[in-house]
Amino acid sequence: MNWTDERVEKLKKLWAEGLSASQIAAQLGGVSRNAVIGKVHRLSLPGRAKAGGTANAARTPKRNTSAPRAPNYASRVATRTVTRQQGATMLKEEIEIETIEEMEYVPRGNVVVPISRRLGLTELTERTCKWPVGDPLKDDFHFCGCESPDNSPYCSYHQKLAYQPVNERRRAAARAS
DNA sequence: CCCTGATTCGC
DNA sequence: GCGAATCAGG
Repeated sequence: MNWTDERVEKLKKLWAEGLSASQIAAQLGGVSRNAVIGKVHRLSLPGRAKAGGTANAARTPKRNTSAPRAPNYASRVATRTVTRQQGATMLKEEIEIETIEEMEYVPRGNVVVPISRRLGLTELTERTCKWPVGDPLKDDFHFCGCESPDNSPYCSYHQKLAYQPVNERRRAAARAS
């Protein structure tokens, strides 16, 4: 791939937005993160203040996704800030654990539904769940992105859905073969 | 181990 | 000029 004017501009733009080199490389396509970094240097673009994970432009406004939880008898009110990092995407979620009385329901099969990380196609890695979410034709389409064990393409939750008919309610499935 | 950017140096 | 290899760090 050449560094066409378009690609260089995109590079500048994304770099200015604070995206990591690997993410920029992913979006540009056809180049490695090293290539991006090298190019950044050659362009004499302002580098990041300090190397390392100190380069994040707050990608998460305030999306509080309430995922169904297993019955919890602890009726305390606690606020826990969970931060986890994958790629350059820093997930900072403030999870409020309140008295769960109305949430007596449990997902079918007693399975914890993962919180979608809303990853784009380019952000997927070898160990992120590649379960598609939404309409691929719409722009809000994304992937689960949760952590998937080993080399599995899906996380533990979607792994189970992969081969199970939605109609398992009446156990009409799991009969063939 | 995952990731980050920085630098070097053969091409 | 390019970018893989390498380094240094979180």
